Amino acid sequence: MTNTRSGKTSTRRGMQTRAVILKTALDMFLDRGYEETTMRAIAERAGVALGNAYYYFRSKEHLIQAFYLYTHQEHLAACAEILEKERDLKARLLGVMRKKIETIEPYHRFAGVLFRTAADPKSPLNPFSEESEPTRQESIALFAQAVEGSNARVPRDLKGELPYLLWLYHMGIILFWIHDSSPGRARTRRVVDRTVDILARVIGLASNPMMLPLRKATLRLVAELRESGA
Amino acid sequence: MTNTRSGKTSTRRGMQTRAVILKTALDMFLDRGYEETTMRAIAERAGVALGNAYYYFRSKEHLIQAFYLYTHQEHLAACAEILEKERDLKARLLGVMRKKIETIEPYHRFAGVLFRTAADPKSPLNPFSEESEPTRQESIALFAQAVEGSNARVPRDLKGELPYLLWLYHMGIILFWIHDSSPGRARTRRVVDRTVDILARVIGLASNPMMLPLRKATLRLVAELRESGA
DNA sequence: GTCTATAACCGGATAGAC
DNA sequence: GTCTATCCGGTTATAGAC
Repeated sequence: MTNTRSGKTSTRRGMQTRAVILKTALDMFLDRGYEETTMRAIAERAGVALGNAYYYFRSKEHLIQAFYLYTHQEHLAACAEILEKERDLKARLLGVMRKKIETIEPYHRFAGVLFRTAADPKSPLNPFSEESEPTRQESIALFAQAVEGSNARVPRDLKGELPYLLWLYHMGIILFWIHDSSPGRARTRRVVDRTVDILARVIGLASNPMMLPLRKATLRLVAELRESGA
Repeated sequence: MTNTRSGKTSTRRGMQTRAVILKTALDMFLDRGYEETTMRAIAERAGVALGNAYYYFRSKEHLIQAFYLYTHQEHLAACAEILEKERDLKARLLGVMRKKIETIEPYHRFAGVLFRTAADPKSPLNPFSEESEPTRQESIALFAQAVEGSNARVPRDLKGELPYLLWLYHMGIILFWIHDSSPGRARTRRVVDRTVDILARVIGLASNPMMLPLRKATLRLVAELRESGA
């Protein structure tokens, strides 16, 4: 989802104005928080009229959408090295997850707002929405890469669904992170360490023939989840 | 948390007025939705001044708090029969979960708002908050009852944590339900059926000595989760 | 302590002229 | 594409009555 604008913005000047508004908004959000930053203040500091800000961004929340994309790109870059060097699945997952929470840490103070919008099924910003599809797919692709590039033995049927499952798992971690007020988000880090450990164990067990019914049941569930688009 | 009022309301007449405002508000929310119902309209229809509504309810959101308690009580009552008759753990869980989604179904149209506020870590309405502790404990107790009254063999160490884990699971289902726009919430029902099946299998496997390390790892995680109050 | 009435504030969102 | 003026509704303030 690279497109958060209301109308068609094709001219060079339009792009420029749009970019200025966005940068100003994100700066101010980081500086003083989301609620405390009014659209009027953003417009004023960006040197445009209030109505013009709304010309480019349908609502205040739409300004957030750019944030998702931004942190995702940062996360991608941060993961590149470990995904290239490390072959052990558990280590790869741990690396990806640690980088994730490091990447988003600076934005923790307005995490609440993020999730408030994310939880609203009517919001186009929610991670399950159609409008979020492209970003979601990119994010799932990252987990696919983490699985593919590893030397882990994963049953074929599970392997296909694993990236999606890991993405869901990572959304859960983010939910925890949002509610985590411990210093330096120490608790989230411990939870990541422990859950990745558990995931690695479960994936290891999944090949066991004894687990076949459970694995099949789980895959049926996943099919159901994906089909519903949620 | 039964108390959502701003000041002390001790007189009979005060209680009366409070109740009228609340009932009017919930009626109107159901009838035309949350966003569409203005505080001015609630006050007018309840026959009180706008200021008076704010005298009893600190904010519009506080009117929602009563809703949680209300549906929880309904759910409790709806579960009583099955919990009394049925002894099989899987059947008990399935019963409890099905009743849950039946109970909240009428409110699906403003579920988005509910969870928008509920997801905000700063909101006293969020299910992990200190202010929600009493309701949360009651809800966990229901799952404890479902486990205790069953004839399932559950390892002792897991048995203590299971109610909390099930409560977490049930929150996840509610999150899915919110995003579920399928007719009659058919998808949520299928997901409940499948997940309860999986849960029952996992609980069954948990006694297997082969699972000991995994079980221990999971219990350490749960301890971490609870300690952090989230 | 309970309640009314009225006015005002504030900030997100929109309309419509240029 | 950009502006100004305006709407709208949550929330607050005030002043006073039972």
